[in-house]
Order: sequence, then structure tokens, then C-alpha cells
Amino acid sequence: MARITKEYHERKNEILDVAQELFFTKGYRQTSIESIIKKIGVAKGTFYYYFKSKEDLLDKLSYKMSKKILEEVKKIVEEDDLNAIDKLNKAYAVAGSVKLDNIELLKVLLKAFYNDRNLFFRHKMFMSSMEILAPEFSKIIRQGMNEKVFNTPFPDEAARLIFEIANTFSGKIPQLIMDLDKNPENLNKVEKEYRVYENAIERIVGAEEGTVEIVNRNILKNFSDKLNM
Amino acid sequence: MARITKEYHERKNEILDVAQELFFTKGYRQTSIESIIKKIGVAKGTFYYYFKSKEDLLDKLSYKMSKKILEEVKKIVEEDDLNAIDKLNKAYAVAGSVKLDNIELLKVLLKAFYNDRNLFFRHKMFMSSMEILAPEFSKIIRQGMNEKVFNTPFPDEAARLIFEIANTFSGKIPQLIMDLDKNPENLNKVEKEYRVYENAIERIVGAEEGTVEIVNRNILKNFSDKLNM
DNA sequence: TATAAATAGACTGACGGTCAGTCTATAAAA
DNA sequence: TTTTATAGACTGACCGTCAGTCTATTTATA
Repeated sequence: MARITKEYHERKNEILDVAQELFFTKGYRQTSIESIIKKIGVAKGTFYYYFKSKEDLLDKLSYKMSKKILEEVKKIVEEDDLNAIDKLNKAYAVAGSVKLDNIELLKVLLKAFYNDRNLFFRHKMFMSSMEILAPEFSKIIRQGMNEKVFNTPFPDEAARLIFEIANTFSGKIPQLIMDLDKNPENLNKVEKEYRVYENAIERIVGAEEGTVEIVNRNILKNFSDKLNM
Repeated sequence: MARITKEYHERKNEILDVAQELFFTKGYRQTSIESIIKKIGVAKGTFYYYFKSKEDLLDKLSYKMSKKILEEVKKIVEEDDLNAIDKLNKAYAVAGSVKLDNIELLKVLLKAFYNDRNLFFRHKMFMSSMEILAPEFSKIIRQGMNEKVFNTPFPDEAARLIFEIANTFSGKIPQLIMDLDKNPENLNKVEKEYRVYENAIERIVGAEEGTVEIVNRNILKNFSDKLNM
């Protein structure tokens, strides 16, 4: 077979990109290394030249994706003229990275990413982004304490906790969407679920009720409309 | 090979028991069906006579274990002369089912159960016990609301949430234990971690600060002493 | 031209799962 | 009482898949 050589990082990123696509569309376990290299047109040995193992690939991919999210979140955290509550809500919007406005993507994610079978992938993604993003959330909480809108004895830990809660919540998304797909009138049921989590977050950081908004309601409404087309 | 036949449930439970032991000591993925049947002295086909798949086995096992915990929790919930806060603390003690007083067991669990690689097993266990136990926790919370010691707009959902939080927390146990093992003076660090989670639970159910106790402090202290022998 | 980096792909071993058939106890028929 | 039929428990060879290994070979570089 014709041999095509590429610069180290180029090839590595090529593998990373294809892996990302397949992991999301088919799931981590259901994606064989075979299918990754076949798609690229490269041999087994090449893969193992760049990655120690399949799990190593997953780790590197998680890290790469997390760092991308970090950039977005940092922009928000560093905005000078934004209060803590708005920052928190905005940060959630990007960190969740579940683009509710893109139904096609979401449906794909539903099938694979948000699936029991793909726990490992999600877990790695979560661990990686937690490590990188928690400090940013800490900053927001501390700002909120200065602004007297938040109140907690454990600002740093609270940051991690609400991150965890958001993660738990996102694990429920498929179920909620299914619900919405079958019984469109269940929109308020889904909204209640949001409220439950938002309320928990508010209480943990000691914010006033109704201030935290994980997902923009307009987007949710809009999304639900699209589903019922 | 000598053929020994047994009654349906006897054999099924035999497989379930051996599987439980191996899943805990070696982990779910690291336990091959081969090793299960070899230990029992039975053929592949026998296994598949009782279970559709390896995952089916896991589901059945999770359910079985959850039901056992349910019995314990029910006893607590049904005690007449116990206030909601005590019930909650007691329920946590049994539902957590992490016997901190049994170091040998815990060390085994650390190596396999509380391990990234064993996410799936833990997740199944969690889902199964959540479904079965959440209603009991709901009862406790509602009792607490009657007693005016709890206060939340979402009693049923709060039950699920604090259950989830407890689960997240238990995922951190290995890390905490490691910490304690290396730097015994870190006991207060570990205790702080407990406090963080307890505080979150208190706030979510709207309880007064310092009322919730996930793990009995004497046991924790005792445990830490034993580790440093 | 020698050395290092990159790539190829055949091969291994483990593992989950399938399947056709065997053994045995018991119940029904002769 | 003997024979036949049926159901339930069990067997183990076999298959496909897949992560990971190993060695040869090609391309880039000094």
C-alpha cells in the first residue's frame, strides 16, 4: 500500500479527530481500533506508534476536548463587567457543551455518548474537564461571595460539587429527551427536572432561589418545538 | 466430566454468588465468564442456560444486592420512634454499605470495585439501588418536613439527588483512603471532605447545619488508627 | 550512507457468545 | 411393570471480534 508519512502532530491529531467522531457516533467500546485506522487508511502499527493503548487514546482525547472547553470558560470568567451569577450560568452553557440547539448532533449523542455502555468515555471526559475547569468555577464562586450573592463555607469544594451535579444531570438527558419525544406535553416535567438541579446548585452555593439557570429556557422551548415537527 | 445437576434456583444463585465474589475482588471486566464457570466446575453452556449475557448476569446481581440493602433500610424507615434526621443518618450508614470497620474488605474493594475500570458495575449497582431505595429516602424527607427539620420544594427529587451525591462521594473513597494511608495526619482533610458532602445534603434537604452525618466519626477515627498500625 | 522516525500488516491470545447435542429424572402410555 | 416421551440441566467444541505485539520495511534526516 502506498505509504504516506506525515508530521508527528498532524498524524496524531488525525487519529484523535477520527476517534472523537467515532466515539461520539458509535461509542467508545463499540469503536474498534481497526475501524479508526481503516477510516484513516493507516496500519495497526501506526496507531500504536502514537498511542500506548486504546485507553491512552481516550485519555488524550478527553484532555484535548477539555482544554478546548477551558478556553471558552476562561473567556467568560475573565470578563470584567459580568456578575458572578451571569458568569455561572454562561459557564454552564458552554461547559455542558450539549448543544441543545443542534438536534441532529444531540440525537447522535443520545444513541452513543449518553448511553450506559459509554460510561467510561463520559467518565474520562468528566474527570478531565473537572480537573481543568473546577478552578474556574471556584473563581466564579469566590466572586459571588464578594458580591454577597453566594454564600458557602466551602467555595472550592462547592465548585467541584456543582460540577458533579451538572454531570449527573447530563446523564439524565437522554431519558428526558425520550420523554419529550413521546409526550411533548411533558415539557413542564422536563423543566421541573431542570429546576430541581438548579435549586440544588443554588442551595449549595448559597444563592437566592431562581438565580441559577443551567439551560436557557428559550432554547429548551425552541428545542421542544423542533422535536415535534 | 462428572455431571452434577442442581435445582434451578440453587445453581442460579451459585453462579450469582461466585460472580459477586469475583466482581468485587477482580472487577467486572477483569472477570471472565470462563473464570466463573471454572470456579464452579460447570460448562459454558450452563452459564448461558441461566443468563442471557454477561451484562444480564450483572443486572441480576445488582438487583439481588439492592434488594438486600432495601430490607435493611426499610427496617430503619419503619421505626416509629425515630426522628427523620436519625433515620437519614442511619439509612446512609447501611445504604452506603461500605463497611469502614472492615479494613480487609475495604482494601479489596479499593483494588477492584472502586476503580475506574469498574465503573459499569458500580453504575449498575447504583441504578438498581437508586430505583429501589429512593422511595424510602423520600419517606424520610417527608417525615422530616412534617417535623419541620427539613424544607425543600422537591422532596422526592431531593431524595434522588442526595442519593446521587452520596454515590459521587463514595467514588472518591479510594482517593481519600490513599491519602490517609500515606499521610495519616490528613485525617482532618478527609473529614473536611465528608463535611463538604454533608453540608451539601443538608442544604438540599433544607436541614440545619451539622445535622447530617454520612459516616460515623468514631468509626472513621477508629479506621484511621487501624490503617496506621 | 548510516541512523532514526514512521509505517505496514501478519499474528496472537483472550474473551463473549452460539449451538447441536447429551444425560437423567420423571411422567405417561402400553 | 416395562417402555416411551418429554422437559430440564448440562456439555464443550467452535466462532467472530478485538486489543495488543512483533518484525520488516520504507522514508526522512544528519
